[in-house]
Amino acid sequence: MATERSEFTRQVLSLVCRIPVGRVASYGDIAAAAGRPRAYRAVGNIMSTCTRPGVPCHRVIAAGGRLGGFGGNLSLKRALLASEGLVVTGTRVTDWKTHAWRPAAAGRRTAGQPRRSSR
DNA sequence: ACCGTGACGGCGG
DNA sequence: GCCGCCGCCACGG
Repeated sequence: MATERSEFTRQVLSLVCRIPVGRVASYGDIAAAAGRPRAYRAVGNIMSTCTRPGVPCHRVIAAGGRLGGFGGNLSLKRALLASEGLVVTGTRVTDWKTHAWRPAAAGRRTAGQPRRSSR
């Protein structure tokens, strides 16, 4: 399993681990927080490669509130998100902005107030 | 070192 | 709203 290869990978996993319950973050946000806002592609790869417990990867969704992927078990991802209080409809999270987590706020204060991403 | 891969993002149709 | 194309980056072989 090999521990985390690069620092980038390590950082990404760390951030995902810091995502509180009931909150969701997009790959782009994680990538940006990891220091590579353009590496959202790699972030997805890291997730699929690191599929390991302890990492709430199901809280990581695509931009626009799309579910993204989950190794083929997308239904599980939907169930988990819905179970955490999120409203998931089909392949999309309707209130993703209401539960949008700010990685930049990780380490900072609460900053957990529902807030739309600045995009 | 090169190429291909992939749980993406944004725009256009 | 959904589907498709292009562009992006890091990782593995």
